[in-house]
Amino acid sequence: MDTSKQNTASKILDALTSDIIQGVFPPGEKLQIKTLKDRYKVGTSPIREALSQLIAKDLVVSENQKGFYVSNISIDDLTDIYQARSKIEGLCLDMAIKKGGDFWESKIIAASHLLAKYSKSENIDMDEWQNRHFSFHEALVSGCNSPRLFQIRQSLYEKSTRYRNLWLQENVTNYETLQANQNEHVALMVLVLERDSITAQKLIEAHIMTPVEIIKKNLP
Amino acid sequence: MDTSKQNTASKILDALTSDIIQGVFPPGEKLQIKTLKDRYKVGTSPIREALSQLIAKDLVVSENQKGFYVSNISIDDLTDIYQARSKIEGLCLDMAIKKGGDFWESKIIAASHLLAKYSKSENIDMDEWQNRHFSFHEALVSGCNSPRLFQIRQSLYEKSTRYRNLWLQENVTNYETLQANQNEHVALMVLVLERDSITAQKLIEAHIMTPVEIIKKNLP
DNA sequence: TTTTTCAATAATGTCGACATTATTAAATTA
DNA sequence: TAATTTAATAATGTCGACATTATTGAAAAA
Repeated sequence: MDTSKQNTASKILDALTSDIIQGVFPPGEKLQIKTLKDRYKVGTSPIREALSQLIAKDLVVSENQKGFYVSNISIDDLTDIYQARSKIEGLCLDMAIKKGGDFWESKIIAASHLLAKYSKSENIDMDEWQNRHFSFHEALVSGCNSPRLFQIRQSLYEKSTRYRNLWLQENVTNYETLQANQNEHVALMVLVLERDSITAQKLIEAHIMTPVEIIKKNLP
Repeated sequence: MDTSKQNTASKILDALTSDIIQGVFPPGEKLQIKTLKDRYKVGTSPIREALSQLIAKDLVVSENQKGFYVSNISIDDLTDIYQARSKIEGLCLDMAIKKGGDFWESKIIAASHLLAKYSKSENIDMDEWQNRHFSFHEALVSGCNSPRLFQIRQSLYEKSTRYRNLWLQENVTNYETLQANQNEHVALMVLVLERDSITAQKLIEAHIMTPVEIIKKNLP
């Protein structure tokens, strides 16, 4: 996206979203208007507009006349988000298996190859692995063909990001975990190409729930 | 909710949401800042904050330096929203059937009674019928126990409102349609209480998709 | 007449000032 | 000392002014 065509409010939204997800502003932290104005060097309006949208994204909460705060994280919230994610992903996958054509299959095979190759390499860069991992899962559900469900999926993925960072480190550095994870990806691809919707759905739901236990241990 | 404790932006958000859903501002209409300021008698900031949140709700779209517009409606969008709704509702119902207890069962029976009684009455007020209908469906899924999925369900329901109004009139005035609709409600309750998750899920998905064809005919 | 240019107009988006409300700290009372 | 009231401080939320950008329409050129 060309940021030069964005207005200030949109740029601030992106910056704030990133800063919250990356933990620059940790959960529960007060987001003081003045502080944000100084940090991003802009006026009141764009800040408040961005915060308004972050409320809709559940990354920020506010109370009248008491200001804005970064949403809290909790084990309950973690579980709920991942549960919802796994169910939605299962739904999208089921629809994709029923609707997807040749082009969809080829996208999966291509993405799977990129992920498998990188997962076997010596020094794994977390960002690069995450990109390929993301692309693989996107390829799987890309045949689903429902803008709204995709949007919901995307939104839940974003919401899980603050938690996911607690898992990624372990998954990428621990050989056993990564290998088990990778085996599931291969199994998923096979099931999907065989159009075994029911088993694939079960597997992907379990696959997405896997990080939950690991994250729970690492939560403050 | 006590509106006196809301700030101006929140009040404007509620008013605008309602005005868009009720068709005061029809799909595609330009939402000029000045016009809105005059209409609601407030300054620029609350208007823009409300519009920001409406963008996140998909009720408004905007382009930089070109202003805000009410989102368009279309047959594709209608179908997608209802499809997503039916799948999510099925998901919630499935989870509710697996998790729900005695209290949940009793809520369903109570809500079903209220709806059945009113559906048989002579002069049906659309708002009242809609309230009871809404409560019944909410009771069905209330055992689901996932805040996020509920939020998604709620959000999709809101998004479908602009379309639903095109169906309600017909459903409430046409005896045949209402009767068929009511039969499905009873069947749903029976299946749910029997904990027949698979059949119940299929039925509720079909039940939610029913209005789509009727709405299609009435769409401009 | 049609197209292009350019000025006039209107709308958006941003800012800082101000009024309102909450929070803090000091002073008073029990 | 502890609790309560009151004053001082700080933050939020709203407004209208202003700069920037888009749109419109008239004038000039093809």
